[in-house]
Amino acid sequence: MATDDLMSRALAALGEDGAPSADVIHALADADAVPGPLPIAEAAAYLDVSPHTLRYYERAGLVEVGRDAAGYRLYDAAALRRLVFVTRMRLSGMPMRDVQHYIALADAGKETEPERLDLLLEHRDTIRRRIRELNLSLAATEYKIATYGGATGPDVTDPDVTDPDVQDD
Amino acid sequence: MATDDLMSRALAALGEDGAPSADVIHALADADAVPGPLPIAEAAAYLDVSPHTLRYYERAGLVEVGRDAAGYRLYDAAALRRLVFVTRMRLSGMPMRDVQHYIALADAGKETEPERLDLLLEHRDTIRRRIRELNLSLAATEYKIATYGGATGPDVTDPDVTDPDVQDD
DNA sequence: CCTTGCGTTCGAGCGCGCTCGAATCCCTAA
DNA sequence: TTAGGGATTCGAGCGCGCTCGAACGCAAGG
Repeated sequence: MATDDLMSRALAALGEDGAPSADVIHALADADAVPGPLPIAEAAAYLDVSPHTLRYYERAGLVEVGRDAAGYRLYDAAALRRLVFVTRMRLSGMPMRDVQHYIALADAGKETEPERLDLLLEHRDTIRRRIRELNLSLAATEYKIATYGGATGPDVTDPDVTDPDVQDD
Repeated sequence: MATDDLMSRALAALGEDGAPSADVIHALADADAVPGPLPIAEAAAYLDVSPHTLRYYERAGLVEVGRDAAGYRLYDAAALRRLVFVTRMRLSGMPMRDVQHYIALADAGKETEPERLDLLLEHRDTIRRRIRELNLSLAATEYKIATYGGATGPDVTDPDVTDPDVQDD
């Protein structure tokens, strides 16, 4: 997805260790300084997705977009704010239907706030679980790398054992 | 045994966040103490995938599986070890084609070890990048949660602002 | 013998999230 | 005036990773 680039740029502003600074968080979360009405190409560039994807999101009911006299889409600040939120949620792995659900709640009015908060809390837990899973995968992969090189392998001194998982011959 | 080291490092990487999912624990299943020849249902249970998936992996060239007199699949220790590796790589997000590539290299012989190691190193970097991405998404999500509840929100004291990303009305 | 239940092969189908193509329309610059 | 580039709608197609269904085979129990 094109949004990988977005994340890469965000990560570039990040330290080595992966602990996000307050600035970066705020930049990711800040929805105030959004540009004025943009045509689709510029909105797509701003959001780092394709125009196709923007139309798709609109068809999916995630955002309403106004038109100019010629029928061309014009993304105003509200639409852009919403799409910032949508792309961020998508980027963090929230499925389309959950984003749709959230948006439907938001459109339904203020009284759905508690339910929306629940969705966010669930999503947060999902992200945390995924991070833990990836940490396990990382540990397993690093272990395997260590046993390969042998240089920093923990206790791999048996020359016969080259790859216990995937035998060569 | 080597696996103790794997587990301790995996657990160390886990930190505060609590119990890992059963899936992931299974992904770390010991590759040394693999059971004897198993029919497909038991192999599937052992690996925590469906028999369908095991047949699919075989069709995809990821593993060769022997048969009994009746033509039924029998997963021996070598096949199971390989499938433990395969499922672990899949679980950690490695695409099928990369797993296929790795397996093809392993089948090609010992001289492909450096290239396999490269693949693992790339994969490790991919996992690390994904963890960083998820940490960013987590931070953004927690920020949004905080601004929702208002309890621990950093500088959100304006009562008019309920959701800057997704307006209610 | 017949049912039950698990196995086999093969190809088709699905859910997801885009991504693309065709036909048409609008605006601008030469 | 005409060519171009980019916009529109609509539905279809794609890449991934399974997942399933049809039609059939084998083995054991009642």
